[in-house]
Amino acid sequence: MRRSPDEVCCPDNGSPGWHDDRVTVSAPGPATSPPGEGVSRQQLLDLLDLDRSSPIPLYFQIAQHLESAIESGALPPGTRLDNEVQLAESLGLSRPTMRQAMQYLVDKGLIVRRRGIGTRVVQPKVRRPLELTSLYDDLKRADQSPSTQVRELSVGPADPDVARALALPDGGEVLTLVRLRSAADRPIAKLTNHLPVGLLDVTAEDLERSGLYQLIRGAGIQLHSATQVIGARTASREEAELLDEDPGAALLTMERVAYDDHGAAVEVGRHVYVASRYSFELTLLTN
Amino acid sequence: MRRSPDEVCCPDNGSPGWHDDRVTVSAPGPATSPPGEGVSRQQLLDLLDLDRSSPIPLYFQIAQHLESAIESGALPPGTRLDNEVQLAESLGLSRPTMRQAMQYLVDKGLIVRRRGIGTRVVQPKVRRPLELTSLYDDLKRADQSPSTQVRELSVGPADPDVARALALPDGGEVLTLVRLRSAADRPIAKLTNHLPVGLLDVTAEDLERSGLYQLIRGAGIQLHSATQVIGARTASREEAELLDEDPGAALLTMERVAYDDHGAAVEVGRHVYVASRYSFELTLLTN
DNA sequence: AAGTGGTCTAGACCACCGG
DNA sequence: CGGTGGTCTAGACCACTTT
Repeated sequence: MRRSPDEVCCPDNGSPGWHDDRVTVSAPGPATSPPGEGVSRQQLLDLLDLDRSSPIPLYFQIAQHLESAIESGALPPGTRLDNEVQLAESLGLSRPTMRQAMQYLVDKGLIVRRRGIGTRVVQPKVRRPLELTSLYDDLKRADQSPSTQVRELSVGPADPDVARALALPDGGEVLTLVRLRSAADRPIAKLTNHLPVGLLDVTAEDLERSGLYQLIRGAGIQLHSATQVIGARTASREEAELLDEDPGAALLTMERVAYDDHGAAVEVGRHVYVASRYSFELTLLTN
Repeated sequence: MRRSPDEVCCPDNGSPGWHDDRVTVSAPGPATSPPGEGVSRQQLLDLLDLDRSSPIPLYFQIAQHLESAIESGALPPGTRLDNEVQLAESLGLSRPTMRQAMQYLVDKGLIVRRRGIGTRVVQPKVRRPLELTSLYDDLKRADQSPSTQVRELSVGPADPDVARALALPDGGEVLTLVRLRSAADRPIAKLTNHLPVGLLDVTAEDLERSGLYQLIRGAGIQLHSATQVIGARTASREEAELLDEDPGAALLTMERVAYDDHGAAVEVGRHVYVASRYSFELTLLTN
């Protein structure tokens, strides 16, 4: 989905008389730029090779370029962006399209806009706006060499609680899977999931190779939302043994119900994490 | 900010030949509606008395009306909305404005739109898109009669960790406040916060009457984002005594750093919650 | 083929903020 | 005062889904 970033940016145009660190993405005016040389024009083309024939929307192309420019440090925090009218003109776009791109970045928390002031790149404290957390992806990103052991993969009648959460008749059949997730050769979580039967067709090998959510999306299921409850309790003797901890050790618990676009419950998860080796990190945007 | 909802809606227009439950917000066509009677027209006016002279944007007025109509059950889950062109025309608006209103509701998770299909009210599983959680507000909403006891309110040099989080010089001065939060006459959390000095001027009475975030916003500070880390551990003897639990009981921990629009750290919180009496609930939209 | 939302354009007026 | 983002308009073409 996401294309590899290969753009270079121009973090300083050296406009005389500005003690501000404004960044201009525009090509130089035709009056001062001799034809055939155009270094800045080339920078512009490198930066933003908009493809109007691409199925990727223009505003999204712009937003992605700016996003990777920000994350790569080419647009450091505090950098002031030109106003939308100038940027739109520079890129040969209408103002609403440019605006849509910038709004996308505002929603992602990457830039801040203030009326009468301007647009600035935000301090890089903000990270992931909390996607549907996949422990597997989290660990892989942290390079913790995660591994998964499938301990159960079965079909059977659901618990009353699970049936209710999935809006199934009492005793309806569900696919149950229990996985033990480890990182750096130590167990880190016991993951228990329930799905309505027939929704997903997976093998233990699939589950050991990729995260559950990746498989769900791969099956063409559009996830829409999820509610999570995060709590804590102490480990029972069995849990402690499984997770290589002492009985009474603190465990993080998460119960999650995920819904698709139609509002139908797709998945119930009941997970326990070793608190000494795992914690949830999340970033909120306070809009 | 939010105005009280007083609108009524028309959940069934009874179009013959439709087994679908489409909802029309539009006034009746002038051809079939005798003048002077206009029940549906009155419904429309009740539903959406757009005020073009109001400082509240039109799209926001629409979105709020629809939002309260959804939450009040006047637009039940699964209800199909008319397409944006018709809705815009019915309300005397341009399509982009109508679209902006609907996009707002999509971002809030209240409706789902699909190209070629239409727009439907989402199943009401989704709730708060996780604002900056205020335990105080949470409890008040749940009618748990919360109370706050201020146990410390002092100014002094910051811990190295806190100073780093707030981007202060080592040993810089911070306002430290420690609160014990109870609900239903039992302690539920110990809240420790650190703020740069001079940012906020509060008394113990203020803190026992309202939540910290309310006070911060009241001081004109624009919160932008926050990062939280949620973990768990077992209670020490002192903590157990303070929180009316047994030593070794499971505690939920949260560390939070909040930032303002300029990216400056505004507040650090280090809180512990009694796991047997509190858990975090949050809703994610998977966009 | 008809209906839907997704995208894009080229303007306009306004509220807010700084100097 | 000039510059900024916030809002709004009245069109247009397209991609997608269903009939």
